[in-house]
Amino acid sequence: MEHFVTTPTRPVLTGSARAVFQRLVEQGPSTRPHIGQSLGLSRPTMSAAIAELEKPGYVEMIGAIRGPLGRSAAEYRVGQGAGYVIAVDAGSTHVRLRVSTLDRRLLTSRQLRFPVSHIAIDADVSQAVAAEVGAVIAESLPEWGPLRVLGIATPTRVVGPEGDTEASRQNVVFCAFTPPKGAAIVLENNVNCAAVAEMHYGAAQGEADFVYVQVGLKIGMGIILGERLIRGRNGAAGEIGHLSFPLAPNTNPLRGEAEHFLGTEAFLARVRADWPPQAGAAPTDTAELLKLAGTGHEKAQRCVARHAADIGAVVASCVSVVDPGLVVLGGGLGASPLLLPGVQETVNRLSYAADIRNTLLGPDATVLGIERLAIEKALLLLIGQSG
Amino acid sequence: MEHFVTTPTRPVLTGSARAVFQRLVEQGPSTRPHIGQSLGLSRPTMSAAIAELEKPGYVEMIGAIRGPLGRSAAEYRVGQGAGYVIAVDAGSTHVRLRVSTLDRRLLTSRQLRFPVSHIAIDADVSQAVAAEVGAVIAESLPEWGPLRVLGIATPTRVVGPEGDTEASRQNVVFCAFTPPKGAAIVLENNVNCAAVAEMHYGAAQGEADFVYVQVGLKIGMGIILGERLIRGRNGAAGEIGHLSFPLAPNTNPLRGEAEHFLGTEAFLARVRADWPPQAGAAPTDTAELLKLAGTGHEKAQRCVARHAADIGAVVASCVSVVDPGLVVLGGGLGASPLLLPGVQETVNRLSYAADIRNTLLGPDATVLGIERLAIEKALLLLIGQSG
DNA sequence: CTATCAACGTTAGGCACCTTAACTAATAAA
DNA sequence: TTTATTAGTTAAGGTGCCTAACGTTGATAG
Repeated sequence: MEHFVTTPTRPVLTGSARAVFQRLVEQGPSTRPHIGQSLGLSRPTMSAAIAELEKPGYVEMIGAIRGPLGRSAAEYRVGQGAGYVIAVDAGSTHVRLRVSTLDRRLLTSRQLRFPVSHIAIDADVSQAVAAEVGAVIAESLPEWGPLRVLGIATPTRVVGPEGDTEASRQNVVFCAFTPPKGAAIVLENNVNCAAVAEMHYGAAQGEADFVYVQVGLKIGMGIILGERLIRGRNGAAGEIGHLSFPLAPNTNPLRGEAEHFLGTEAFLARVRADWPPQAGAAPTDTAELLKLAGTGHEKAQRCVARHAADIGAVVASCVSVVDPGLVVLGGGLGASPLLLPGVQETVNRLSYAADIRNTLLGPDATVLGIERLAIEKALLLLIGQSG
Repeated sequence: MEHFVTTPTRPVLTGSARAVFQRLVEQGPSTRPHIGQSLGLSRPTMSAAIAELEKPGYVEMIGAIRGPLGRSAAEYRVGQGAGYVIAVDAGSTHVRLRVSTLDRRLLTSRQLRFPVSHIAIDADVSQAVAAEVGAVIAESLPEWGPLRVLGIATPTRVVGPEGDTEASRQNVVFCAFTPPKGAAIVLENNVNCAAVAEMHYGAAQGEADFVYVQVGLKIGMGIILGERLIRGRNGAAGEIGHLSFPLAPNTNPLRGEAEHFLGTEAFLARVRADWPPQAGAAPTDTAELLKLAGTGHEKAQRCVARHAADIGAVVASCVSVVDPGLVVLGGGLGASPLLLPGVQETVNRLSYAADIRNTLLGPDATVLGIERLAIEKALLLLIGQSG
């Protein structure tokens, strides 16, 4: 009688097969000799690795590439067996999805914008995510293979299973939504996701150390040091909206004041309060203000400059603490080149030299970042920890 | 005719030998079966590894340990061939040395205190370091083996070879001092060293994420995240003395004011200015002030509490940025338990919950930290990168 | 159409580094 | 002295890579 329960273990890959698979995931399709050369693997080893990966469908040949001379080289890419991931940017104004293979070929994408009149509450967002993810799965094609990971970017703090998940509000996305079985879940803060995306595909490509500062409705920061996302003990690293403010001798700073002062609403309130009647109608949102400033409106320009200096002061504090060397500005206001010079001037005056740049990805940053994290998770699941 | 020049390459160790050696360095002497079990190595592999390590004298047998039953097990430790390191804490008030084997057996130690009347300038420190290191080498015993690494902790910023070494002033220790040939040099900021020491041997033992805040003549911070020291692009991570201050709406913060406000001198000046005549003679240094506060002197207690709150406000900012979860207080003032409650109260009011502790190592923290870093460097040199 | 050449891919053989199995060695207790 | 138990060694085998040699594919020259 057999009493052993064989756990359904994944096929264990050899080291070189892992490396080849990871290479195809991260760099996209390539030929056998090219991969072998760049990984330092001999041709026999490449043969074995490819054979190993083709069996479960992790890779597939997609053609042959001819050089100027000699036999043509076989080209491979990540195959159906590797499956796909769903990346969700679950914001309070919109829900955005990217569905892709592990080597980032876009399978489909979706977007849902909440009507401005309707302020989305947590349950609305959760229901929207449920509906969108459900639709994707319903319309999924067999050739996509299995769903490996569902990644969700949320505007809340995110802590690991050992942390205080209650306090973080990170689980509100699940209040009206049961995640699909069989797929792993990756949850990450939206600003952190944007930082990850800027590192891999955006303004911080190839940089090991930088911070991404989101300037918009709220203010937040994602910290990358040594190419790794810094999350902090409570998932609160970079939550600079919670910085106490003001910080001056013999004052009593208040917790979380920075966000109130630097967020879009307070900023616009100050702009309106200070708007001279002869300067025309006061702008009702930041886009309008930026447009005015861009067309030479002096008062608007002064408002933007003042805000840039305020942002710069806070950013300088962060730069002084972690010395990232590079700051990428994103978010509704941060993406504007108009803000950049003011921030740059203030930071360089108050802190160490730091390069300051605008985002290259704009509103796509978050969904691209959570896609990246989902893919990394899927890779780990497929090739194991020791990759 | 032989034209090949054989570069004097180190003996290449097998993977298991590397692991065994590292184990003996980090955990101290141990028996063969114990090491094998904890590393998951079979007995034949252990035999091979030990044989490999005994040839160059990297390890040596020091005895046999008898269990309650069966044959006794051979005990090994790091041997002469592994050599030794010199760790120097090159401060502006003192120079402190620890000379140790790679498994931290103290071979000798030295200490030099500059007369208080004489403010040590850079050249003095450099000369003192030269003299002390020279003395150690002159008195070194053959059984110590070769000097592998000279580690120096300096109160300056420290950047890598690719950084701006001029601006960092990190090389002033070498202005009157030529380092010994054949040994590698490790240079690190003294506060960072203290942080490393607290992680491995002190108040933050076993913690992967924390910050060490040095409160004394100056204020500085060492950041450990994911068990790794965070240095920053310009080696300026944690240089919170350079935080701009004040930070409040419609003020113009000044660069580096935090240090002026929070350093010992400015603090004492404020204490003296505010000292009521009927309270007795004003304290002339912080030790005196702490003593008064400790014996119940009310005014002194209020001064300490006020300073604790000021320190706490700055620490809260750092905690909000990196969310370390734990803060270790060190340095002349920070080591005092009197400061702790005030800092704790302020931090917890202004930021996320963070555990706050006093240093367990006191003034030894820095030299223990640079010793650790020197040993890590020596280990890398001996077993190669892939350990 | 065939010979030639260059690059691709596979097969054969070997080495490094680990394992398990079985043996010898040492030590306390029966 | 025998037995049980733990320590260490020897022998044999497996995995994962390599190099060397050989077969395959495709362009080009005669």
